[in-house]
Amino acid sequence: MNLPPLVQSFVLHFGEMGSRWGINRTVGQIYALLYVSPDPLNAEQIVDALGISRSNVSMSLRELQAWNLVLLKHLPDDRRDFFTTPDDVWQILRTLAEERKKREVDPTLSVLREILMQQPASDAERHAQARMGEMHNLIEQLTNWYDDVKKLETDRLATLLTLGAKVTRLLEAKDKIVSLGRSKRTTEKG
Amino acid sequence: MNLPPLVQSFVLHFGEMGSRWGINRTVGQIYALLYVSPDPLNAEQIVDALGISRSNVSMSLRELQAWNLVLLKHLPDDRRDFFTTPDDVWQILRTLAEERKKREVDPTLSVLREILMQQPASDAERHAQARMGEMHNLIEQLTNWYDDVKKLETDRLATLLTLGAKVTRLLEAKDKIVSLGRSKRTTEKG
DNA sequence: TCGTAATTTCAGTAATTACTGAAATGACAG
DNA sequence: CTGTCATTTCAGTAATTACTGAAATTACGA
Repeated sequence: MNLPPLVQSFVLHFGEMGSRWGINRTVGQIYALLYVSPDPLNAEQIVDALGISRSNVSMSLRELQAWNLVLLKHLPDDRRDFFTTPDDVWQILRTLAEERKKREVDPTLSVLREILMQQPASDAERHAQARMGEMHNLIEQLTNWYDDVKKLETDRLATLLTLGAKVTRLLEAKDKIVSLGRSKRTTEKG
Repeated sequence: MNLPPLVQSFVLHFGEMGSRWGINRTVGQIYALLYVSPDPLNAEQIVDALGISRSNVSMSLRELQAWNLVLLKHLPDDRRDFFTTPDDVWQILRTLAEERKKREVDPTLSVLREILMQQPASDAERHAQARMGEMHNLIEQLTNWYDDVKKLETDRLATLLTLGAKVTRLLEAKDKIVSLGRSKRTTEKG
């Protein structure tokens, strides 16, 4: 590996993190490298930087493209492919969320739905279905929220994050006032 | 594998999903099995249900315990260990989030901080640091939000989800009114 | 203190996943 | 077309990860 020390730490860390996800070490490293590079890199440059085979780079880039995490660029008068990552980190986050949803959440939801359609043949199956129902509802609620939020542009999303739980605190206060009013009225009636 | 068909589909799906995370197939299957079982199971029952070795069950349960995803129970007059998952799916989600943060986010943040402390030795390193800074800020913002939200009890959290992006729509409206008021006043002055 | 049942450990092996080099394919200028 | 450079494919191999059975450890009742 042939990189400035500061970049190397980052690349190595991402490699390790990669294997902690489903993604493998090399894919993580290439992504990290592209992320911090000032300009798009071609396959040969990646080979040199990371000390891995040309074919490994090819396969890993294909994987990153499948994840929509990488952009293919062409320079004038150069037939080689160059790769970068999007500049906006929020956009990267969105892409990541979208892809993980597609690969992990959606299939799970559809398996759950299919199972929930079936007729239970025993108490054990009945109980299992009830539990799967709970999981199904949770996931559905989360994805509804996600679908709602994902449309927001970066600055709105940032605002929403900054608010965080403050929103519910506000609602709590409102609830108190409402229920106070209600109990007062009830008292007046009774 | 020796399970009601409906449970088996679920268990198999979780096994596959497990490998798509960092978690392995068996761990995923055991978790799924415990999740849908009406009562706590002991190791032998898991062996019988999934058709895997006793030692594999032991190791996988240890992994699930390390993730805090599984509860150890003891029945009176029985020295065997029995295992379940928590009943509340929201609590499960919280645990999952907490553990993933601990294993994936926190180490990344600390690597980023460490690198950002160092003196760049070139333009390339300077640029890399800037990019890492962006990533650092994004993650920090997300974890601040998370720390804020994770304290909420289940029903409050559900409320927050239900609101979703409606909150920002509200804020947009407020922004418009404020800026309208401001431009009106400006016009009056000019 | 023994004996028994439950659990864990771990070395060896099986299974899976990652990676390489060589060959094939594609893309394009002349 | 032909030659050259770039990329992809893929069979073989390396590396890693998962799993097992046997032995060791633990826990506890008699």
